Amino acid sequence: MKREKKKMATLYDVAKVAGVSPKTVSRVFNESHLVAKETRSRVLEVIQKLDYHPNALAASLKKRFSQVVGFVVPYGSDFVFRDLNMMEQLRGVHDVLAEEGYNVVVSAPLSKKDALHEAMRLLKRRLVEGIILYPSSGIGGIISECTHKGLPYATLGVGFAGQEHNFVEVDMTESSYLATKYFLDAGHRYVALITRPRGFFNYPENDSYLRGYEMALSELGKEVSSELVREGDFTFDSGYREFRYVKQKYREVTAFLCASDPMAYGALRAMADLKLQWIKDAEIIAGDGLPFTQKIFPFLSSIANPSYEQGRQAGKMIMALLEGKREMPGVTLKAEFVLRKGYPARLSF
Amino acid sequence: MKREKKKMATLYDVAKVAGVSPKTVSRVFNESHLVAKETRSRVLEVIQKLDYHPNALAASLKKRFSQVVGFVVPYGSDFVFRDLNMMEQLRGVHDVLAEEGYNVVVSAPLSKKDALHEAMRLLKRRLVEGIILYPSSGIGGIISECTHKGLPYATLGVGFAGQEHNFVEVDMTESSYLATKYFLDAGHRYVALITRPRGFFNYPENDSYLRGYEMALSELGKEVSSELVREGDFTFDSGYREFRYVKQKYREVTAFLCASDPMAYGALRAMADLKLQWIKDAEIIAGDGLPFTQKIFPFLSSIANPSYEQGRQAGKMIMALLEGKREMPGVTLKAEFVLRKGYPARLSF
DNA sequence: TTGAAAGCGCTAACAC
DNA sequence: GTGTTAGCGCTTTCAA
Repeated sequence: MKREKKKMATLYDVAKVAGVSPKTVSRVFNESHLVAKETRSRVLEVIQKLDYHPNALAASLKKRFSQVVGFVVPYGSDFVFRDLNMMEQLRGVHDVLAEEGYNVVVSAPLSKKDALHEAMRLLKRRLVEGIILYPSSGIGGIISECTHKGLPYATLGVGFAGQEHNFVEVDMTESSYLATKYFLDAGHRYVALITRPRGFFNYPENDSYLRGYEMALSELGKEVSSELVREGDFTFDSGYREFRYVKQKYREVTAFLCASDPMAYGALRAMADLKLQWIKDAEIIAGDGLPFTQKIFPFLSSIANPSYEQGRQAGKMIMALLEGKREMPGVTLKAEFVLRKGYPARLSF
Repeated sequence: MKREKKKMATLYDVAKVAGVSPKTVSRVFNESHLVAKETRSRVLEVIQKLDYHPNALAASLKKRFSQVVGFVVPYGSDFVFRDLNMMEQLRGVHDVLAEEGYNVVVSAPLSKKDALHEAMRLLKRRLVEGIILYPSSGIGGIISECTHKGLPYATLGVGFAGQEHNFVEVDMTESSYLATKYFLDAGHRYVALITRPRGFFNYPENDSYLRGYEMALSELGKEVSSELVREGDFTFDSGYREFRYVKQKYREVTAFLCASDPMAYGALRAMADLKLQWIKDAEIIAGDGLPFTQKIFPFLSSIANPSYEQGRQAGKMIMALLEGKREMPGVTLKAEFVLRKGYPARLSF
């Protein structure tokens, strides 16, 4: 703060030079239509000449409203910025808000515990007007505090059992069902599911990957074995670990439904390490269908996660809340099962 | 803005209840050591009771300093948020700034032309105190304006020919040299380079991939063929396109150095489509060495780009500038050539 | 160690 | 259509 600044022109400077009142200058920026054409063009000229730009801080202070929204994610930044799925969500949020002149502050707390404090810090210190949250354990506390105090928030997923508003979730039930059914129809006798951690959103019952998986199995009178429902954490390494565990213990399991792309690639890597053969020994379906992974080998069928759209919807939701709505009905998007048969050309070694 | 807010406690509320002056409360937050212990603890109690949080907007307005930094990237958000390399940079910036209590506003203009305006808008409207810029065409204008007006900025790379300060760049010369030399030593007679667009930073001469490549070739008395130096744009598709062009025209070219990971995967994909065989028909070195791509097959040797560290350095640089330094000497990091021989286990089809 | 007064740059409310 | 006044919530003098 020791940096000395060139004084920038203020409203008053412009007003003085243009020979009008400060309020008139303010109007030129905010309610241009209430100003006479001539006056306006004269003011605009001076604005140009003095290189005047309104001070957003001062305006926000007075208006008691800043056009800034926070995007707060839990876990360390290494988790977030490396997760293309989250980045797609952020991109959706960013695009919608940018279109309306809002700005986005991105914050990934340094430690997981800080996530909650961080969100409230941003809000209460008025650094942001509302927040978009990625659900994680402890989010229930934030949500109830926000609700209680009337602070605008929206969650990218259902934050806790019983949350009825302000969420944008993606339902994988149907696509997960179709994926499992595809496996079974293709002749696989056992299908494993590598899904998210059970307590992930503090909401164990709401795993739609699991729900669709169970539906497909029970439809065919098959039992759901707890040994074949594995908990990963969306990362490559957890996919590797869980695939290996299942495949080494149960050779006969030949189909793996993974709840994220990185987990699918971890499973593929485990396959290679175990010297297994693609399709014959194991077939894998990926859980995100991200733009990049859709392009590389092997071409995986996937449960395509509409994360960009999810972000956009969350952006729209927070804006509606900022503009006066007390609460918004939850939105549920559907993931789509994308079958990629044939694994067209592939690299030979 | 129609949303009515619960009034939050202000400094005055706290002062009144605690029976001290507003300034004393302010001191408790900012210069705690100048307040008598008893006074402080009494004030802290009231702060707790009233759930008081200082209004950052008001403080910034008065202090003429906000702890917010902008991260501005050119091109659409689809380019940025999907580029893991840029995300690593952002992550580095975020981490350093978060550690010091700064916040980061991320902005990817909706259209490429807006990038420059966007950066200046954030700065001049005092939404951010300084900006970190990703170089792109037109950046020269921003930089000279910032320099002229004393606005703090740092660039992730050299912004234009002659920029002597405030940049954090990565030099690939040595690693690119080593990569090319590896190819030649391994018996490849012709090496192609798929590099960034020539005018990318408005700075055609400063392509360090190219420089290293040329060094290795000329050391062995080989000529640099303009047909084998291709311009990509870092994307998968451009890698695909340029590989295909070269390989179809010049069968004898069997080594490809790509300036980004996505381009390398695009090239791999082209290999598959052309039914070529890995190593025998073509070997590829990737240009980023991102955490994710390092894990998938085939294991590619790479020119490992220290993008996270680059982001951290840029974060430190902008903070130094905010704290009073007029300009900072440019920083040059070195990429490292990582040889991944043997391509250990791999997936069989 | 503490306090009073002034004002950061803007806009809301109300005049005219 | 335009101007005046007051004040958003804080911190910076400067004084006590």
